[in-house]
Amino acid sequence: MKIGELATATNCHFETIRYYEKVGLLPKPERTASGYRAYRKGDIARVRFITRGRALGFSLDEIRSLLRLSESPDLACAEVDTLARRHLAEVREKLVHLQRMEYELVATVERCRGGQRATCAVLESLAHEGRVSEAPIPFQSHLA
Amino acid sequence: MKIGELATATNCHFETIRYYEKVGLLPKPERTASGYRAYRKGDIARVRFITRGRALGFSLDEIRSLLRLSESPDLACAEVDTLARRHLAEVREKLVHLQRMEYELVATVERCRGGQRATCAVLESLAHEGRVSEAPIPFQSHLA
DNA sequence: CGTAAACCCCGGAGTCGCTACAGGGTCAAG
DNA sequence: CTTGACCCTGTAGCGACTCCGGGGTTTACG
Repeated sequence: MKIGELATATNCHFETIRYYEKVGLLPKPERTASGYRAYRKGDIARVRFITRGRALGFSLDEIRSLLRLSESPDLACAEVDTLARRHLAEVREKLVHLQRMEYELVATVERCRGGQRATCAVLESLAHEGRVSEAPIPFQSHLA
Repeated sequence: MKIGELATATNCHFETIRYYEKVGLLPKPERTASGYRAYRKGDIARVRFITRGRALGFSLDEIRSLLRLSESPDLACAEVDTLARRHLAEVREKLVHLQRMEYELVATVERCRGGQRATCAVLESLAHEGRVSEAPIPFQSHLA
């Protein structure tokens, strides 16, 4: 299996697969005589493991740990559980923050519903109002 | 006012202020004889405008637009409104996605509550289950 | 057999919004 | 006179990709 096939099989961009190899999430595959990467079936599962982890919001570092744990013979379920719960807590924090942002945005935008007026409610709010929130600011995902 | 004072007045890291200047969100201030940045009172408002915009999740590009609009004499309220509503829609998309992530994580972690078992529910889920989500993956903020 | 399209290789740069650092200059207090 | 707090510039790093340039290979078709 060449990289393109693996990419379509896993629905993961082929450059992302190369990236995962570079950062050590995927083992370096065999090469054909002409230097092409030659993957085997098992690699599909590994890539899927990673993409599912990403879809659940785990960082690549966390996924690295999960992969290691998943390969450990003495199945360290407790560690996996801890990792997943910690991650869940982070997700919930972000949820709270986003909800607050949504609330504030709605409040601001609603005040504009009347149409034209001398001073724009949104700009007003940005310019003059008290602190909106002390919470951390999330990145804008270029994937969003 | 020197940069440190502006930083404390706005609760914005002084390196961030320099960054905002570099990317053109803040005008280049006057300089003292020794080359120190000399800000005036109005700059406090501008930095606050930016930090409030960030707290509401606007990108720096969006804030650039908002700043321009806020300075336009013919107060383009409609454009501001459009921008804010589009942003609100994005925030809501992210909310939905995060909620889905939370749901899936809870479902996975809950299955582990029983304690040790031969196969870990979390790893199982990553390894074998159907697609988790096709939604975009948000960055992990280093601020979070 | 020739050639064009589709695939693959590599390394490096760009994205966003900062933050941190190295290596220096300036200024006020003790 | 020295210490420390502040300021300057420019550059590199973060995370997780994505894209690009400049090539080599393989496959399908005429």
